[in-house]
Amino acid sequence: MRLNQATDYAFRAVLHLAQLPPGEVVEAQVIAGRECIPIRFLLKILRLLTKAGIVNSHRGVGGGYALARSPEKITLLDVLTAVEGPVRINRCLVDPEFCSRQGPPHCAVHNALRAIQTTLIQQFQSYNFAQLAGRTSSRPAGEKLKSGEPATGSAITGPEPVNA
Amino acid sequence: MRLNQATDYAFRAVLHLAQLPPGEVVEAQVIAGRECIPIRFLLKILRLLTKAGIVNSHRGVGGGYALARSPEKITLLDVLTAVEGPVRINRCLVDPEFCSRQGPPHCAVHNALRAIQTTLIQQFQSYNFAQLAGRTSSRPAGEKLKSGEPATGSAITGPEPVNA
DNA sequence: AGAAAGTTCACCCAAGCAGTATACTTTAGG
DNA sequence: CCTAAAGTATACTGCTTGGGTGAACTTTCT
Repeated sequence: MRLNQATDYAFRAVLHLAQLPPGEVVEAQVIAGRECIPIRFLLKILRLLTKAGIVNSHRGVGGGYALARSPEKITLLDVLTAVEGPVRINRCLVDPEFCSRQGPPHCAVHNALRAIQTTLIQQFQSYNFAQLAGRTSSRPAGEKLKSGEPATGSAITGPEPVNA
Repeated sequence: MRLNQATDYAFRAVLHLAQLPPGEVVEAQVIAGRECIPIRFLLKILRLLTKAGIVNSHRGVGGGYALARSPEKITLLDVLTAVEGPVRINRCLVDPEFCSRQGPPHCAVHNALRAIQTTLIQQFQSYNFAQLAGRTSSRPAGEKLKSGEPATGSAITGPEPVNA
């Protein structure tokens, strides 16, 4: 139930690019150095992001990487699926082959898991990198937002850790 | 980003017990047979559930397993953490050792992940096995609930799959 | 031409997942 | 009290994934 290290690195690499002036190209070396990511591994991750159309790569001497579109059009979900593939909480949900309960169309547990997965995905989708790049750390706390708040952003605010 | 097979089996084993008359003891063999779970593997999982106080085991000839408390007091989260340990979406969130961004108290990405993890946990907590055992499959669809709805149940309803 | 960037492909080691094996303890019943 | 039917304990195995490295290549600027 956890996302892997490459995804975490990818988040921070994209965040790094999002904090730069738009269109700015920066070498992988610089990102690796500033974010403490092993360079070879970062390059591998950046290739995934390139293939997914999230960043553009520039080869040759003054080369490097830049965001392929504006940060508010890039969500955590975009980066997550670029690195790990589609989110699936349970293999059963996507591949009925694996479900040992063939009887009912889907058992109660799987309906629940499907619902959980759906909101999880929506959550990842609700964060974009313009938001994240905005305030470097802890949100202003006074943050009031009309509970309709559409379009680009507005994640459910869940500030304090709940357990463990 | 997925939960493992043992957890899925555990969910269905507990659901099986929840669908029986309260206090009924049933052998692992039977659960394994009906839910198509490899018996040895199921026994291993049942030991985890026993240690966590979710089921009680009865040894000897007429032995078997039964729920240790009433089904509405057992949530998906209980079973999940019994099998997999505490939910942590990102090792960074729990073990600052691993965070390469020591600079700010926590970077924007991690604040977002923390919030996502919190709602994820709440989601798993919002399903109990009395609910799940009740309607075998698809919820009644007309399901209206006051958006305050406390205590035992009431998950956020997220009916249709969102992508992939 | 050559240095500085990214690309490709292939490899490696460790950990976790899914499941199995063996030997044991407890309990009911004859 | 012996035995069979249940669960318990510990350890092992094969496989996949995660996390990362190596070496040789291509592109581009100067």
